Amino acid sequence: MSESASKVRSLSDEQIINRWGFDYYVFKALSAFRDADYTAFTHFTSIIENLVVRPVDGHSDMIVKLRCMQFLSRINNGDKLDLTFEEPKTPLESALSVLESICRDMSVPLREQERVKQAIIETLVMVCLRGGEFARAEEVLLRHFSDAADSAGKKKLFESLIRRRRSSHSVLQLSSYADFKQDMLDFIERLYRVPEPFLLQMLKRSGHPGVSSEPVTSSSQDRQKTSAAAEDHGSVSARLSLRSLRQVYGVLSERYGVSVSFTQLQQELEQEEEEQEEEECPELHLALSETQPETAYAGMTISRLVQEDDSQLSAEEEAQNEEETQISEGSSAQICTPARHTQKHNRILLSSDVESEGPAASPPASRRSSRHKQQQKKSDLSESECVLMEVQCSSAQVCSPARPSSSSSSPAVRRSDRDTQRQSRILLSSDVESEDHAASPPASRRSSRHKQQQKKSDLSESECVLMEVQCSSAQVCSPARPSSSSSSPAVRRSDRDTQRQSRILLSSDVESEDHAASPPASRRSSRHKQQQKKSDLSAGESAPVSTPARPSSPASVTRSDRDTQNQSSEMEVEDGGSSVQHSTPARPSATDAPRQNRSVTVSSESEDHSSSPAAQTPRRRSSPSSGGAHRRRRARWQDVSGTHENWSDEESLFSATSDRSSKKYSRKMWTVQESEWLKEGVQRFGVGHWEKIRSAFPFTGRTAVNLKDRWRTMLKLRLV
DNA sequence: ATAGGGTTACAG
DNA sequence: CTGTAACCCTAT
Repeated sequence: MSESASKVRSLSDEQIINRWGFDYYVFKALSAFRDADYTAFTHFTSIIENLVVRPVDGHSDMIVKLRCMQFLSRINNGDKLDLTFEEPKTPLESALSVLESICRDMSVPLREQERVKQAIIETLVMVCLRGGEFARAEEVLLRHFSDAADSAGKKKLFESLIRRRRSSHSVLQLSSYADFKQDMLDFIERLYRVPEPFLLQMLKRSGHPGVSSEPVTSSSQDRQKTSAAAEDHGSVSARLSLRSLRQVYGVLSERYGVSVSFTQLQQELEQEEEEQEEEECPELHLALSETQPETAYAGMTISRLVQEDDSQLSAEEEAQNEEETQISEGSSAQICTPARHTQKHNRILLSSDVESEGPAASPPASRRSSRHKQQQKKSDLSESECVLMEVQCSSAQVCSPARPSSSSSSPAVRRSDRDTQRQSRILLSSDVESEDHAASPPASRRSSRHKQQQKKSDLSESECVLMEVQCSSAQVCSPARPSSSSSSPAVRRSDRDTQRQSRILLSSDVESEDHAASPPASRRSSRHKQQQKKSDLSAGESAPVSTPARPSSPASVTRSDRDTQNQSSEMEVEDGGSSVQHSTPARPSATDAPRQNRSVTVSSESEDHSSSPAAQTPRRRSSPSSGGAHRRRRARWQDVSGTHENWSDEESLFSATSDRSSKKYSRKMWTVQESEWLKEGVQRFGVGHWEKIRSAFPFTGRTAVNLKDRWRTMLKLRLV
């Protein structure tokens, strides 16, 4: 962590918008699952999967969502024994491990955990039996089946079926997989109620007909929405009433962890206005930004954050949240609280020239459950994003300059809400800033614009922690999981895709080759091609093509590859699996990229999105020997992006690979994050206690031996 | 389960 | 081809 301490993160427009998209598609995927439209579900998950490879604002609840999607996609494919999400495991076994993660990150009643687990195991056994895979059924039975009294009977029954090699039995007939799926969905929904996505809310608020407001959509609704979105959602600006603005603000503030209530903002604005009354433009600029602390992101993962913070958040925070919520919604009110959240230090700047109006009133809307709020909050904190809202009011308006929330609590605020303005325009834009450690006073740019000063509060370290995330986006994102994260999502994807593609697009050199190498790979490919190839070839039909070394335009290449993949993914449905799997094109996964920027290196923030992540990618690790921390980091993430093989992470969430035949191993470079965990683990448990360390951190795809080896390497490199 | 030496996959 | 991080294998 120390190393990363000075990073600051910024969000690009792409990250923010992708986040909106992510939320939307998760929502849609759940709706589809609920409607038993599993085809649509897989389509949505593919979208998500691909989206997550791009830079995404990784919010804490993103992890939760990813895990849910991951869980459901495994459940969805649980009856297909030939699919695999994680190497040797069947989809349902993978679901069990996701379940564990979920239980670790969220508080799930023990009973519920057991019940779900048992349901999965029983279903798995039945699936194996139905499929005639008795040996596997037996293995599952032995390994997982609980000996609880209530399941003893079933266990016996299954044992006898296995013994007699019977794949049909009334019990097997009785339980339908479809019911099981819905049961699992219920579990997920009980656990985590997905809030209505921001995009939908915007759509609704823009007055688009046909969009209903129930949080949980029905399929028909979905359709409508979708189309609606396509139709008129093009522009970002919408006309909104103050009330709407308030609502939107409520949503945004939650999402971005802004702790100041709308009312407060208004108030402050008013005050400010009083002080400075000069200009009269009917515009109100509201900019909210959180400054990130300059902490290290490196150290933790989101998941970890989630875990830790979550637990810590607890009551107090919750209470706070509640308060905020109320306030924001509230009608009258008093405000308070500003100070607490200080940590987050959101900066809010408002400049407006508008004047305020009378009190008004309407409750805004926060429709998220308090529970989610917390999570989001945390995450939010961690992120520094800025949302800039400009409101232009035709008539005068109110604006309150927001003051830094942190400190002072403002006395009661009086809210002046005026609905008056029916026509306010809200523009949202995110400002991306890079805040790297680099230094710059964060505020400068904005400040100039707005008179207010930003407050940068300092976040205490605690918050820093929050942010940490090295990857917040990255890992989280996508890969969602923090841990595994490291592996590069992209990579994996690519592997996967490759497979599909190989079938579909054999002709292209890219594909054929890719297994071997891919972008960065060109050189490598030539070198190692042979070796790799053999494995691949064996499986695959495509002949190895020569690999034209791809000119390197990584970015473009990558992209195209990706696209291709996507396309193919759809088709993929049918092909169970080509078995070719292979190496990965080393494209830096988007995921990684963002992460990199944020957490690690930060190369250029500004470009973060612009220059595609891919661009950075091609390079791989720096020489270990280089001592500079910076360098080291860089190397690391680069590594991350590079190779890989199986995934288990968030990224892989949805798609399964069907080939179980993976052959040689591919190296998965260690990420900074993982190394940090390892260091922390060694500190905590001591050298040699690899297994303990492994289980104490969200490592994925790492064995105790791997940790030990990595430690050895780190020692050698004097990284510790 | 861990330590330590050998092997493999890659970067350069 | 060389160097090396990551990984494998095996004795303990």
